[in-house]
Amino acid sequence: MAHSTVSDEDLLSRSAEVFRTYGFEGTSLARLSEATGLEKASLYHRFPGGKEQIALAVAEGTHAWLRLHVFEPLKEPGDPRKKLRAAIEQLRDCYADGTLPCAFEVLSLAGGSPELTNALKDALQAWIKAFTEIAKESGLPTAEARRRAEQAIVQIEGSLVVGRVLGDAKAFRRTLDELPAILTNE
Amino acid sequence: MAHSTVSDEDLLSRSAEVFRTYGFEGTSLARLSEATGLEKASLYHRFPGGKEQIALAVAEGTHAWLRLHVFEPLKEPGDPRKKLRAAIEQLRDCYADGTLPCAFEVLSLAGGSPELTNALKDALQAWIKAFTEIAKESGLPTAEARRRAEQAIVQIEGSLVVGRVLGDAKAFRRTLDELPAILTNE
DNA sequence: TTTTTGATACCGAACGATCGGTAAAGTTAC
DNA sequence: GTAACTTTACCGATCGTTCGGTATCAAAAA
Repeated sequence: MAHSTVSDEDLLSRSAEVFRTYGFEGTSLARLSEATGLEKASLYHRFPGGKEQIALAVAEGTHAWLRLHVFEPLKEPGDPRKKLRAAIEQLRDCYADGTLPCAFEVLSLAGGSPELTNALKDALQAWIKAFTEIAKESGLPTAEARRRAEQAIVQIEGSLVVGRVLGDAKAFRRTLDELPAILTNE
Repeated sequence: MAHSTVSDEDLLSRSAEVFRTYGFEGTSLARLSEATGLEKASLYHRFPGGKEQIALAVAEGTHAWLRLHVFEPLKEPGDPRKKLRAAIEQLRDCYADGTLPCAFEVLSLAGGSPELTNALKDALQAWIKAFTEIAKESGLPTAEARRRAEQAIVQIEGSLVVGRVLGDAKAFRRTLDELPAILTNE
């Protein structure tokens, strides 16, 4: 392997930040080039499919990140409430304490390929499933657990939007504070 | 090519649909031209400030629509629960039963002018205020009413995002169903 | 009533800039 | 040398925007 200026992980995480900040249509190869330090043509060497492939990789990378830092830890043996508290801190980081939009949101606006749409849907469904499982583990019946899981994610996404418009991450922080009550038996 | 004319209201509502569907960056003058029936140059006659001015007009138009169909009716004398039910049906229409993104969401992504950002913030604050007042009217203390108002809007925005990703408006419909319980004393 | 006129609204064509994308040459590591 | 990788240079298309000119219509002038 010869001379790779920037690692795959860095390349992907920096691209993700650009996409999440400017949206799919607002993300230009020039911006990606600036953010990653790679020339446009170099991006095409890494991602022959161009912008669409980068967006898809960002979506899959987001899924992988969630799997590693949220889904899997929630599955490990241990106190559900304790695991949930750890997962919440991971989410706080992921969204930069409510200041960075969600990839699911910005990449799901019209303009993306069907592949991208599917990747986002898969990842979000996996998220719902992970939250459903932890809610069941803490004693809630299946149907109710599922309802609460969706409710939790709805509230995360919504508070990110509201917080962005109001220029105040208070709503997001409150949502994170309420997550344990939503996902475990109150 | 024959002359084409369109009323200010139509012009604005069609532009709003384009912006809400494709986002600020994804909305091109070509798309606006196609959606409104006016040539690009004609759009500049109506909006000398170009795309930014159209987006600002869409934001202010959204605020005006909400004021007329939601905020003001909620202020009129009458049973709070009844007024709320009517407002909910207006919101269902506004979001095309959960299939059309929210203008606050798509216009608040990076790229808009400070003026636009302010207009969105003002409109959302007015929405929160209107929901707070109706919650107070139905017997909730001020602080709790405000909390519930924000919660209601967070849930609307979040369910729109989740529904868009999952390709299923179920979450949005459920949110509307839950709104009375959120905004009035359960 | 008919004609003239001026303001308003609209359009076709073009601007420079930037878009996503490509080909080929140059550089680095093995 | 060769393969992996990056870069310079470039492409056609589209971006937001501008401008000269045309259509429309109401009011004034005939």
